[in-house]
Amino acid sequence: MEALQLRLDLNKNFFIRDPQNTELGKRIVGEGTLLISAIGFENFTFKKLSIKIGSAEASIYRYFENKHKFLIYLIARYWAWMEFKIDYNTNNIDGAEEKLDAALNVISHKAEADFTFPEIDESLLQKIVIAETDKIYLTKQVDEDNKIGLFKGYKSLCHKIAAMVTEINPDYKYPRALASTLLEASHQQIFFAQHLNSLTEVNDLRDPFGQNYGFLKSLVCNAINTVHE
Amino acid sequence: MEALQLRLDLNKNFFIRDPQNTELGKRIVGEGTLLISAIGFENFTFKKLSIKIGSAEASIYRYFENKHKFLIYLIARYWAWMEFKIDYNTNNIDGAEEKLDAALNVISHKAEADFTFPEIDESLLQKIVIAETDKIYLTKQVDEDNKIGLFKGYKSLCHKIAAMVTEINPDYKYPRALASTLLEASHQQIFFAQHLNSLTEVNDLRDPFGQNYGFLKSLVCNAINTVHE
DNA sequence: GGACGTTTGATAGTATTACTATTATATTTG
DNA sequence: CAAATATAATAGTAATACTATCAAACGTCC
Repeated sequence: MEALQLRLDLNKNFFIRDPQNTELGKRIVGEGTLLISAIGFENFTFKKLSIKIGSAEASIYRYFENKHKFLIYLIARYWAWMEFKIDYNTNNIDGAEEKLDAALNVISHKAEADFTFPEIDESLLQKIVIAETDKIYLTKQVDEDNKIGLFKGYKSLCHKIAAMVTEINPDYKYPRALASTLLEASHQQIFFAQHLNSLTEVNDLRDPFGQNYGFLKSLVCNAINTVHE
Repeated sequence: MEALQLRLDLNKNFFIRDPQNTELGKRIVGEGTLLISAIGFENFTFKKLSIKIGSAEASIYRYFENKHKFLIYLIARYWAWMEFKIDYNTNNIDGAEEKLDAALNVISHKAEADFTFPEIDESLLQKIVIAETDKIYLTKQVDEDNKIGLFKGYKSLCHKIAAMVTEINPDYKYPRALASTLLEASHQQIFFAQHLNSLTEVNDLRDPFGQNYGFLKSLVCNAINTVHE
């Protein structure tokens, strides 16, 4: 996948002005990703970011309504990227089992910066997702944010995986619950490995992403009763 | 389980002064639970709580260092309560499968206030857990908080469930990862049912807790009843 | 080259939050 | 009753999450 760029046409509700259209916008997104991954979302402020990029706080507010929407925006790009990679990697695959396996590989693997988004370091984006994704919906405004379509990308990805599950076993009763559990576990287990390691066998020092894949793979395969490997 | 009270001896690191020892302390905890479950943790402040209980903001600060530790404290009580209920319900059970099933029932069921903690409405505590648990560790201070033992209760519960899994199938490779995934899914699926319902088959209008149990049960049973590498 | 609209930078200001400090008044205990 | 302790009341601070204003810079259309 080289020099392949993805232009995301996100819903207007994510931002005030589309940051992909201007230099300043791209710097906000690129440096914002760096800053959040470095200091964490709670400590991140538009003021700090404006200093980092040598601009003004008010300028950032002309792109994003607030820092919560900014986080939702970044994470939406991550999940869109995941879905794009799954499509790309399953394009020429016929078997449903192999497709699901490819999808599992994509969501559980370490993300390497591949310039799909030229202004963003995708590996930092994954760091943000591991530590912060759940914060985008664990708020009092979930329902509002959901209504205006801010979680569409995540749902779409979840439905895609659920559809693969159903294709393999049409009788399985909980394809979406399984898919959302897999997606959540894919970052949770990595976080646990890094910070609360007694909650998982996934070990941060020994190929955590590979083990994560192993765990998720076994969960899915057994859940839907297919023969494994 | 009537009139059975549980006195929790929590690590001193949770608080400055043990709220279980004084009237004011109990009101802080009881009304704090109510307030957080009503307005959400982000909108919750010690100032608002002090007004609600007719006390002073500074008085609350004499019990809890900050609102983050307060949340950790409340949720620690919830998981301690869960573990207590599991012990209570598995006390006279011999079979490992039945024990695990009892544990699954406890963690996936709707919590009813049972006065185990006289000052807290446990059903509100569960509401808080569903919406806020992940916030207690998704912070930059996880490692510090972990070091001083603030997540011991959650780990202990996770290990208890993992031990049951291992008892049933000593060859299963990921007992802890499975247990933490189950614990996380137990509140996540309820949250999805309530706010992002396309992410799960669990339906908030049709016995969500029962369906949640069904999903988790099928996950576990399939995961551990199949031996494989 | 001048007029026009848009984007940005610089500065200022506000309400709220997350605390800390101080002192006076209750309340408990010895 | 005296001494110790807990609480209430008040004030204050630094940081945050914004909003508002205005002037400078820039592109572009004639």
